[in-house]
Amino acid sequence: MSRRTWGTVRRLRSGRYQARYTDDTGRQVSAPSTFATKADGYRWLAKTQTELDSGRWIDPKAGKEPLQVYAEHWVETRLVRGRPLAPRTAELYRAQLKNHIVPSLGSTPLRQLEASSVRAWYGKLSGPAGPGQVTAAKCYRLLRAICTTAVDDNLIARNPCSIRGAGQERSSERPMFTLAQVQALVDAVEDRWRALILLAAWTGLRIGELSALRREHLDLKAGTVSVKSAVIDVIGQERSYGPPKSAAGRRAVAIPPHIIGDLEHHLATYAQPGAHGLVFVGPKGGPIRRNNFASRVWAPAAEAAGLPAGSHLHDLRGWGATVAARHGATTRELMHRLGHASPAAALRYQRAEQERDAALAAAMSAALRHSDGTTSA
DNA sequence: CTTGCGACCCATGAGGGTAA
DNA sequence: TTACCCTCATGGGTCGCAAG
Repeated sequence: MSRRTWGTVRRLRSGRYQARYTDDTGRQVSAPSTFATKADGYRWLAKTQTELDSGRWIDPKAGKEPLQVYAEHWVETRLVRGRPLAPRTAELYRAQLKNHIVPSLGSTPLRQLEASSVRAWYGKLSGPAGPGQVTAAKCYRLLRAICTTAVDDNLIARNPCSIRGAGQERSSERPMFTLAQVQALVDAVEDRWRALILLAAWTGLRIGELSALRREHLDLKAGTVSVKSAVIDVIGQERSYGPPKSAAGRRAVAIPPHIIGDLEHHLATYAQPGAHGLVFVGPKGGPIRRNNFASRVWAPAAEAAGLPAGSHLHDLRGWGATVAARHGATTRELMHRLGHASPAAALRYQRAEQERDAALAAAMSAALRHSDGTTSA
């Protein structure tokens, strides 16, 4: 047994043992409690040295506050690249804490937060009674981020959020429409909304872009629609028309010629007058409100057209992108058409199309094998 | 009473930036 | 490259108000 070089253990008058070491500022630090045996004291020293070496020394007095208190303080003081959280993000985090994290874990002191209790919490949240996998993943990531800070602050030794893949979102498969369904939809809506549905399907414009569209943005001779602005609906603020967030959002999209006639009819009948006039307005001339449009125009039309339950206007965008991919659009062309700054989304549509093509080829081969009838019974 | 509308809320979908 | 964190848009619901 070699002699210890780091820290000492001494016997106190009471007969118990005290472990101490000198920290790098020269201050002598004692163990939070005494030990019954000398060996226990040395064990504590060894553990503490390991933790110090790996930068994970935990102040035994720290981490006693409930998770709720720490988490709320975290949201208030969190800095991202030197700046506080954006208002919307802070609001979202507070809602996630209040609704999904605090009810189960809020009263647990930070240092008592175990991986097992996090697992149990996440299991319930992502289960059938929970709000859904995507929300569960978001809440898990928030909790993990908070705990990462706590580890950095030496309040806890390890991050109890250690579930592999729990933070990854698996967004549900969106329904894919057939051409017949899209046509049925166009026929199902009132005449006033026909052009909007057509434009959404065949150009892939977002609802916010469509509702901000003005006459001057539609060039029916050239067959293009220019996306210059979008409606920004922020809770607690006036609705405003602003430029799309990214430069890629501003774009001119070619309109398939077969819907030009419908657009001409629409402009002549429903759009506000003047170059600045909004193209799509409600029966009383007001701009489109997303919520009302979804529940009062889209929902009944989607049902009448026999679209799968849970279909959204936004799915038309995916349909338009897939059709474009099917007709040979390059990644760059798809990005432009959809107003994406990164190729990731465009690649998804192309991949989906390739998979569909491969599945079709496989089905044809299978059908051929079957009709041969030569395989053994 | 019904209908249209707007404010607000929570849930979900999509994408950017970046450190590992 | 990719996982992670952050940001913001859309979806869909409730509620209250006011006009018809």
